[in-house]
Amino acid sequence: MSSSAESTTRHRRSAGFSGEAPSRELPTTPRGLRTRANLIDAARVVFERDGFLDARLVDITTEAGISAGSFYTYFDSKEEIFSAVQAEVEKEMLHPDVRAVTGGDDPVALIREANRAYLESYQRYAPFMRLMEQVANIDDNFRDLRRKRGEAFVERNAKSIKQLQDQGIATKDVDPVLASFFLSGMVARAAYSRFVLGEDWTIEEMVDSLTQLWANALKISAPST
Amino acid sequence: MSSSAESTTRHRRSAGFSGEAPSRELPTTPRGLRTRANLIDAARVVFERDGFLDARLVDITTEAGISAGSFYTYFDSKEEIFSAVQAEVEKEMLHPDVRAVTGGDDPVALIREANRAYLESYQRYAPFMRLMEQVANIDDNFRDLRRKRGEAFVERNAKSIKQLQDQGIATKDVDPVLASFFLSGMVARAAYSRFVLGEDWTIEEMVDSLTQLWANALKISAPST
Amino acid sequence: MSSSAESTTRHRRSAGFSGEAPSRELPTTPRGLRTRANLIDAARVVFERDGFLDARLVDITTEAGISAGSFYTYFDSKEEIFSAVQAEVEKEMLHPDVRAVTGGDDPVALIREANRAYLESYQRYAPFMRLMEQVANIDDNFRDLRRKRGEAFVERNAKSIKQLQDQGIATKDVDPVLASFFLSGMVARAAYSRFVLGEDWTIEEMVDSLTQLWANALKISAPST
Amino acid sequence: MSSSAESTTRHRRSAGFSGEAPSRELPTTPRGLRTRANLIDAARVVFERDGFLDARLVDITTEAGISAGSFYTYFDSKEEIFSAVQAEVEKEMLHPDVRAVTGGDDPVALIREANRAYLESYQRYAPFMRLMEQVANIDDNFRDLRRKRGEAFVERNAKSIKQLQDQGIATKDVDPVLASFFLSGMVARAAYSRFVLGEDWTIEEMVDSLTQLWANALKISAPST
DNA sequence: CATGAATGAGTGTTCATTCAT
DNA sequence: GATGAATGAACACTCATTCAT
Repeated sequence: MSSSAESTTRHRRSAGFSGEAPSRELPTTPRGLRTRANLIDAARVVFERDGFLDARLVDITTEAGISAGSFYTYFDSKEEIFSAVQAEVEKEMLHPDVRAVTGGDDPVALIREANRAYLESYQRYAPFMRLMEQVANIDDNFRDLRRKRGEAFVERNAKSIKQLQDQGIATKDVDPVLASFFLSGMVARAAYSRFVLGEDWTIEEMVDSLTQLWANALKISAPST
Repeated sequence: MSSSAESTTRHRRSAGFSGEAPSRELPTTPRGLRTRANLIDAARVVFERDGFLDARLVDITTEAGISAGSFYTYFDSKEEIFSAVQAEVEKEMLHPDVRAVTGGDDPVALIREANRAYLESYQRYAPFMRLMEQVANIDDNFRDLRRKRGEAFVERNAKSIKQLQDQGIATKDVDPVLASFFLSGMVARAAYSRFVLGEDWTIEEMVDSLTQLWANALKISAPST
Repeated sequence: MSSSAESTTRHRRSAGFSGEAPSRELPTTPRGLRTRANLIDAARVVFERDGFLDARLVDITTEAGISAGSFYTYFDSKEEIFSAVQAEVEKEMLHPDVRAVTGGDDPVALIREANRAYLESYQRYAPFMRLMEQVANIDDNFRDLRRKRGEAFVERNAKSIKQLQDQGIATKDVDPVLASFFLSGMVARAAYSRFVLGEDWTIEEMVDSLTQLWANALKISAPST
Repeated sequence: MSSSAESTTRHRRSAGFSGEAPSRELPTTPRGLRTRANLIDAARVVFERDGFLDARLVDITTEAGISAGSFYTYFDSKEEIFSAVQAEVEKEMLHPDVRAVTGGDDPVALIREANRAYLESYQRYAPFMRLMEQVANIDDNFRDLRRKRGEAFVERNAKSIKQLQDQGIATKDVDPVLASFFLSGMVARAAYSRFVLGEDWTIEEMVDSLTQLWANALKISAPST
């Protein structure tokens, strides 16, 4: 991210983050695929290092070891490759270690594990998360995209909360959807504060506190016998 | 904020947000003071409309009804006038309605009022808040500035929580500082989601839910006899 | 003089160094005269410190303790006040210590004293001389002005040489005018090298060498009995 | 050089003349090399015509037949291309006619040839020399660079003088290094006066006078049998 | 006369994007 | 396909000079 003391100029002339379509078929040759992959890796490095705005396409192509002009063989704009980076990282974030959250049926333990998993993931992807935060506040379309994605997560949590309520484990005095949204937001913001803003908490104390607050907020008790 | 489909150019060449200093004495003549004030008002309009990055100095001076060159009679850079705008808005945000939060000694009522006040203020200043969010994610120095300011708020809340704990009204199973931080963050993020991202909740349901969650999280009960 | 690492912009919009005329009558009131004098002093300070190009009128008026606009009550342009500075310094350079060069009738001693006087004067006015050198290489009219002035000096020296030649003291194998020009130039350049470029010679060794070279060049001998 | 009556604006924003480094690799393609060469040629034309300060990059690129932005493909600043011009001209100045100065062992003839060669070269490169003089008085770094280069020349001459002294051909009453410096300076200044300031001497009379003065100054006689 | 705010022409510089080779 | 040179729109910024008060 640019230290504010730097002196830079930023340009933007392209199409922006379009709502959906991959907008371009993948290259056919293995070589092309490899170059495209290199480009994405390079873009991630540069974006995470310089931020979206200060990242120059030239830096990305240089990092990828190709010429400036070749960029357009694979992507149409900075926004488009950013989307590709994002897709790539999100794929990576899900892939391997969605270890089935252990904990059996202790709901607090489940929440704890979910919180820990979230924080650890955030930590691992901190530069990327910071980047996402930046872009979301720069570009409206991207902001919407992100919001839409968040919804899924919130809804899943809402369902869990509803279940706990139905089971008599969680209080019914909160709306499950809003509670999910707000409590998830609390954790997300805590992660942002810790890993982007640099608050100095240990993950352990964060997990403890957040879990406690979350459990209290839902008044989670041992399931009624 | 720019729709991402637009085609714009962004410049940044100046010194960035310096930690503090007003960095330039005020003009002495009434005319100068008036022009400076116009400039700040104009800047606020343009910043809130176009975002920090897309705001051009010439738009600001035009909006203020002065020539481009005159900008530098009052400010050295876009960053500097942004700081002035920020100072101005923050002054405005505090001024009138620091209505002593009513509610007597009912702690939940107090929390409710605080939450409502926060949300209403956020709503009133939504374009500005959105702007702040953007700048904070663009400029490191500014991010730090903002974080420092947040601390005060969190600490105040932490003190209240501690008090409630000492009075036996709130649970002692959470650290008051972390709880304050995380719960404040929850509210802040809810406001952001509502007024910047555009979730469609009524303020009333937000206040209800957030207050309930907050109260639950602290296990606030009627004061012991 | 600007270190080349600085970043500046220079403007020039005025009339330049006009060949002659003082182009403006002096102020009538004592106060006006005083302000004008302050302005000239201030200009000298700023010019010598920053060079002609980097000197800003604002710096000059600030240094003089008056407002920017008042400058034009006294001068029409940067060039004009520069001319005034130049006139002032030249007046000063001549005034007090044109001590009749001692040395009786020993021509070498006379040359030595002239050289020493020149070097000492150059040293005393080194910042100004440096400034003159700069301006002369920037502005054609000024260059001519200066050349014209040099002529007088050269002619005087030429006359002396002619005299020595007529007295049989100096060789007749050199043209007195050219010899005067070239030898004077030699001394002038030596002074420039020493006091502007920073060669590290003592004045004493400079005087010795220059005098010796000068005397040799003219083959000055004891006057023929 | 600008007539002082003109109305111009001068900018300077870049890094200045850095001590040495070529600071940028040459383009690889023939086309690139050609454009770079065009740019240098164009810059020389514009610099020599307008002076360093009044030369605008856009004039240079126009003269070179390329767009303004392309300048930065090859150079970072006006200073940098100036250095390239300088290097180019200096290369050119040395190339063809380093004719071994004829004259056999007559030291005066040698000096005469050296003087003539210097003057003729100065004449051929008069616009460039004028330019050099201007830049040297504007930019400190460049001034130093130039001084350093002069040293080599002076030292070579000093060695010759020392030799003549050792052979009993030149007087020992002058320090060879200072004599070299001062006499070289005399010639250089004469050239400047003639070709930049416009004194109207023929080269022939200059050579005659300068050589005579130089020889006299060193009291050069026929080598002691 | 003094003040100091206002003016505005003028140019360097960036970099996403295009295109001839 | 790849290359890398060329393009050109876009803005910040300076400061001599003017002028209303």
